[in-house]
Amino acid sequence: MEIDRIIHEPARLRIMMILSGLEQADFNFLLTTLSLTRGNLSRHMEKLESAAYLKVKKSFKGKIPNTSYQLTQKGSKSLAQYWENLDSVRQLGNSR
Amino acid sequence: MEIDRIIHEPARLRIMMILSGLEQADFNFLLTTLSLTRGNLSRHMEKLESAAYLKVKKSFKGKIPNTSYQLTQKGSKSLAQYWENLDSVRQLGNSR
DNA sequence: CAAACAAGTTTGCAATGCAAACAGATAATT
DNA sequence: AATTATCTGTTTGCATTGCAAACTTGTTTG
Repeated sequence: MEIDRIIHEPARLRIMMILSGLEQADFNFLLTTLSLTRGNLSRHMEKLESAAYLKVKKSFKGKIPNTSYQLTQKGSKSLAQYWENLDSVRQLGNSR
Repeated sequence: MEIDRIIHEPARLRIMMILSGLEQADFNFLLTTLSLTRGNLSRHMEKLESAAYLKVKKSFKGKIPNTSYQLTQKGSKSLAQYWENLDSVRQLGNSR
């Protein structure tokens, strides 16, 4: 029932939501969509990856490296659970 | 359109939601309801107060001090705005 | 070949959440 | 009446972490 802080961080929450609707997205797409610095995006992705919420696919588009991300099943589940938990926090207001 | 980090912190979000449904609540009520340590609750309330999201009423119940909290209008508005913003983040998934 | 560009990663700092220590007052115990 | 425990909060110290800037590795352009 605890809020998952890995997901809860606003930038990462947006990342997770975008990935949940896109099957896969690469570094630059996320970068421009979210307007983060490259450094911060990198750190966030690293964190999500080390939680096994997404998997990374490194390849080359022509000669330039391309890093692409995809939600794992664990990531999807955790994201769904996150929203459930948040909804239940939202219900706390209905005690009046 | 940015997520308000003062509210976003899980403990404080719960506090705000409880207060939004109760007109007022005192320190011990929040303490037992949220199961935080007194120290942490104190810090969170201080933060919310310094953002003017709630106002503090210190009194005595008999001889023992009692600290009671109440959402301000600014607090209510910010909380409503917070949920709006979060809802719009939630919509990010619907790009597929 | 040197300078600019591209894609990420690593580093350093400032902010902050959390637990433990502290404070100040009242109530209970011996 | 002195010490011990309780109650209500506040302050302090540390470990984590988000963010910006610097760095790295490689590629393109003049």
